[in-house]
Amino acid sequence: MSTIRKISEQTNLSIATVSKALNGKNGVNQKTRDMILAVAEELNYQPNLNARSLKSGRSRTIGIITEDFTVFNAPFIMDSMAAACDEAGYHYIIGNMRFYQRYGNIPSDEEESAAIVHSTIRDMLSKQVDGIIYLGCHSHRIVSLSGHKGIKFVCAYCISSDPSISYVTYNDEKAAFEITELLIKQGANRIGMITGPAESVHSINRTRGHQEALFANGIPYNPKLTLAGDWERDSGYQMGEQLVKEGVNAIFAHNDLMALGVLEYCNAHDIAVGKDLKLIGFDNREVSTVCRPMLSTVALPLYEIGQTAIRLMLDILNGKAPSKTGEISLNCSIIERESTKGSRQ
Amino acid sequence: MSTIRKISEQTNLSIATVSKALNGKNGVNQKTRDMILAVAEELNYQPNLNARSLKSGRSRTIGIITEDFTVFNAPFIMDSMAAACDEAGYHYIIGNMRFYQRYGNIPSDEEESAAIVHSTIRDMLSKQVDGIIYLGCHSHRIVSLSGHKGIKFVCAYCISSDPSISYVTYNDEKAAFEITELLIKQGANRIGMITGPAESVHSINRTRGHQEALFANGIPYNPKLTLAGDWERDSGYQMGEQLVKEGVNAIFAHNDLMALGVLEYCNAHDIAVGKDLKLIGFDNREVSTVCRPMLSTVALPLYEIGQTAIRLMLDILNGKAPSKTGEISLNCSIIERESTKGSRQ
DNA sequence: CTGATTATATTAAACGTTTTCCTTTCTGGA
DNA sequence: TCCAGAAAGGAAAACGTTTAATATAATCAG
Repeated sequence: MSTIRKISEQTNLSIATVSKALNGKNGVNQKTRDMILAVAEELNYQPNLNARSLKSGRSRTIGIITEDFTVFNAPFIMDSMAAACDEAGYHYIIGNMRFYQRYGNIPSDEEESAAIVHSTIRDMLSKQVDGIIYLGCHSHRIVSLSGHKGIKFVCAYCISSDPSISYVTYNDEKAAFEITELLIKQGANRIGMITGPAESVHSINRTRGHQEALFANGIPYNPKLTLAGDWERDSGYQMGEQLVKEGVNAIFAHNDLMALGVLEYCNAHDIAVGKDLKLIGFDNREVSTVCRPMLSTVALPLYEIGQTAIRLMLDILNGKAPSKTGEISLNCSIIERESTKGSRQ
Repeated sequence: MSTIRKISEQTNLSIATVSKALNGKNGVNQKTRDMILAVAEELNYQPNLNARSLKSGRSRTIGIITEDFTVFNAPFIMDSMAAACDEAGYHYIIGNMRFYQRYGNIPSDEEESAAIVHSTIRDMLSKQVDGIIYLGCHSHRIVSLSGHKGIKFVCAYCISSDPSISYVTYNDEKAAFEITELLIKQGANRIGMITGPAESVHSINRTRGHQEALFANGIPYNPKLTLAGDWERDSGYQMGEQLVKEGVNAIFAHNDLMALGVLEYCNAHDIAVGKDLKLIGFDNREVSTVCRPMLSTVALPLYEIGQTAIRLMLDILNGKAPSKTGEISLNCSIIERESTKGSRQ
């Protein structure tokens, strides 16, 4: 690996001059600069980022901590973060806590997960990142480690429960509101809802948006038409059956997998989804384009979340951060397909 | 951030002694060692990995270059690589070329993609990685950059066309052979096949395995029953229709999406998949568990590929590499579901 | 042809480690 | 009590940069 010193020897110039030329600083003649760059090119020089970071105290690197690479939305957010870093001339390091691969979910032992988060953060700091983005659903894990020590944090994809930490997430409530209004506009007046587990923040917010839309349209909220699933398809199937027996003419499932369960129940029982029953999911998972009728759903602003989180972090790193903590909630977009249009029937 | 120097001051010991204590080297009294460790703990010391790497010349870091984070199998392989690194006390850095996000595929311009690969490798080298793993389907992009410069390469998920580069991939041919035998055992004697594009290495190998199995079972290969799709569902639908009209009683689609297309055609035309027509896909994508009847398919050894690639790299880094280039081809596993069992009919 | 100014180049210290080599302090056998 | 040898600790150089402070060379107005 060729170093700045080799260039210096080759050109008979001092290391300092070479460094300045390479970094585009002034104080070096254009002619010599060109020469230096040519030699650098010839020697296939690339700077040792470790040395640079060591000396300058800044690594221009953002650490991204993920709960799990393999959670279905994570790669897309990671991707957009990577793109944003590239564009800004920053580097990124991704850490993987493997929560889902190891535990199937967040570790039930609070202390265990906190310890994992803690050691992951230590690891990032060892690598001299300038700031850390927590990417996942469970920001409360990180909170205890936040304020002290002056680490720059941003949460992405979740709300940070620590008021001193900025976050970028998406607006569940608004999406649920819009969905419900869409169903109402298409003539539904008896709308069932299948939520996730009661403790889920997402389900709580989506439920609120749903209720607000009902209220705004003069439809009384009937608690009987709201059932809790467990995010999995089978629960959708079961709850779908119950709701159908309650005589609903539309169902809003809090994710696509449960919506698919509903769809399956309907298909097996000659209920024309899209016509007799409007159905909408959440997440825009691949399966929603693959089932028949195709599922209407809500697409999360994954790309925007990644981009915004990085930009927020860059602002913080460059001292341009908003005086108050950034609380950014991006809009989802509704994707209408056959299950609310009924075009196939 | 506390440094080794702070510990040295706090303990009135030299930097050298502290370093030795921290790294478990001998030449330091147990009592002082304990004291040093206690102070380190108290100061929340974590070593500056950049400085360490700079001094020692080794970063204990493996660079992983992905064609795209969001390609459906990549996160799982990345995950298992991360796990293997963690276990070995190595770090990893993941680079994202964003081929699919940017181009929808590999850039058609060969030079363009080569340039991207090249600059990504340079970037990794700047970060002082000890070795680089190329994770993707298109190793030929990397070949030109390989031999010279003494960079340690391993290809994962693909065959390296450069004979000096070791690789870890999966055995398409064997999987196709086993699939075909499975179909034959279940009574199929007129087996259609839907391949990917003709130039795909995977399709070529799967086709070969298919043909070998036919031959081994005394069934003549009928070229009319092999059609090329484009990996997408719609092509599966169309080719499925043609094959059905050719009177096949089994279809092997080279991926799940195309198999799904076949399934959809069959469902729309009252052909009982699983009974009248055996159908099997490839990839074990989520959709294969979600359609009805559920798709039999082939699961790739994603976890094993990641683990093996890291281990291979570690062997190379530690000089334990096999004298000849490692060419590792891991076995896939067949997942039998309703579309070949016919349990629903 | 000065002297002052500016442009260009160099010196040297520093970043936080690791590691070699050296010095000091112990230990224990004679 | 001495001395050899081992154990414990320290000094200093080095890794590849960046960056102040400084020196040198070029330019130019008077």
